[in-house]
Amino acid sequence: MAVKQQPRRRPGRPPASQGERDDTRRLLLDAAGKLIAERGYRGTTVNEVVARTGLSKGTFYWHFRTKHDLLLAVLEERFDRPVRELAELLKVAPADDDMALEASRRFGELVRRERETVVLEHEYRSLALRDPRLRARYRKRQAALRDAVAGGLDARARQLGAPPFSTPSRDVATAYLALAGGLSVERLIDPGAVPDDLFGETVALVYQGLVARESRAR
Amino acid sequence: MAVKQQPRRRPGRPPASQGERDDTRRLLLDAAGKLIAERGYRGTTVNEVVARTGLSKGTFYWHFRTKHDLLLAVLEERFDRPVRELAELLKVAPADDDMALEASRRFGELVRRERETVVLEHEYRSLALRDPRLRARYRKRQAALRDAVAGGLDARARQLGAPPFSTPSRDVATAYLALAGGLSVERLIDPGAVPDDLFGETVALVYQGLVARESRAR
DNA sequence: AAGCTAATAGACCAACTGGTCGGTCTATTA
DNA sequence: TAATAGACCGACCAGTTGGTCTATTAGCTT
Repeated sequence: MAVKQQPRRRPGRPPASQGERDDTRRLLLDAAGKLIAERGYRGTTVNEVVARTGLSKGTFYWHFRTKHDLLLAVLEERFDRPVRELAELLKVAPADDDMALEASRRFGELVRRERETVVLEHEYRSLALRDPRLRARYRKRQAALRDAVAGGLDARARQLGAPPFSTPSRDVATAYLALAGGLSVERLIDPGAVPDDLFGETVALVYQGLVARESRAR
Repeated sequence: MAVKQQPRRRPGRPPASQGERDDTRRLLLDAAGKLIAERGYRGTTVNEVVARTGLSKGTFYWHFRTKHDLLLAVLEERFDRPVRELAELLKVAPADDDMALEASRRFGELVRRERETVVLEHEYRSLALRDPRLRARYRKRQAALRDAVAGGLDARARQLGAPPFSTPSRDVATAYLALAGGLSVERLIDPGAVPDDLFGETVALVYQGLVARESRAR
């Protein structure tokens, strides 16, 4: 028996002023981000999240199916989405000086300043090491980022009239990203040990190394 | 009336000679290392540790005062002690080719092969980011390691008759360590993205960059 | 053989966990 | 204005957690 069509739209309360719903969700999301950065995902309890927002548990489970769902939402909005956007930006104008500068500036800021972001990124890796689905997610995002950076490198090389370097730009990009991740965490643990410009300095050194190697090969 | 003990299995003390006590401790320590790598410190329960060893909870708390104590013991024997030894080794003979090679080999192996070690190291950083005492501990160990590597670099430069580089060797060492840490984790998450020799390759590039910069300055 | 002590077992506990459920309140609309 | 649906509340639940406690015994003294 087919389901009878009921063309009749139910009365009642329509999407209660869209903004309100998003506000509550955002409240929970922000509190969760802060707490997960502070105590880790496992160390964060749903009770604490709602306590910090002043909302109730019922509300929490109205907006998120499970605690894990909340985690996914946090990762999506704090990392996956912004990185997608950044990668898109680099893809559009890889050789544009202003763009490259802008991207590198954003990135450097991320690495240098925002403690919460750095800690959450570290947590993301922790979880990715253990959960296959999160791993796939992280991998995909990282690949996009890496390719974007590599594209920027290639574009830059072409711009300078240089041939592609002997070391694949993708590998160089991988090293850059790993360095950025490593240094940012190290810097939070021991600020005195990691000078502000060490990332930029090292990147420059690698670049000069590439150039030197190239010119010697000729 | 509660059901009194009937399945009271064999409590009491199986042969406990000299080394036996250490054996039990080691058993617990190894199981804990494995589990913490698998599920993280918070995700690891005392019950699981004892279940994996076949021992009992009473035994666990005979050997360790708290769960946190166990963590400290694992970190000490898996990271702090070996790194102290490595640093000592480098301090004794910083310019010795064989030594440097040996140290770099050990290090590369650590980075490249042992999953459990890499994951635990990552976990160490996670905990250091949050707990001040662990942070101090990590910081101290890392400083020793960094200085040792820097010493090796300086010694190498002297050996080649080069002046000290413009970038402080300590900073170069910091970058090397961060790179190693970052790459090793990235490699576990996405093996295909990180070639075997990328660490060595990048280190070489940085070195060539240093040399190139130096010779240009003259 | 009796006593002592180090080492083990595992039942037990209070606190806390993620998640559920019945219910309330309110804006909207037939 | 009465019915409805969306958003929210918080007491409650079953299971888990780190940690405690007492019972038990093998080997060492004496």
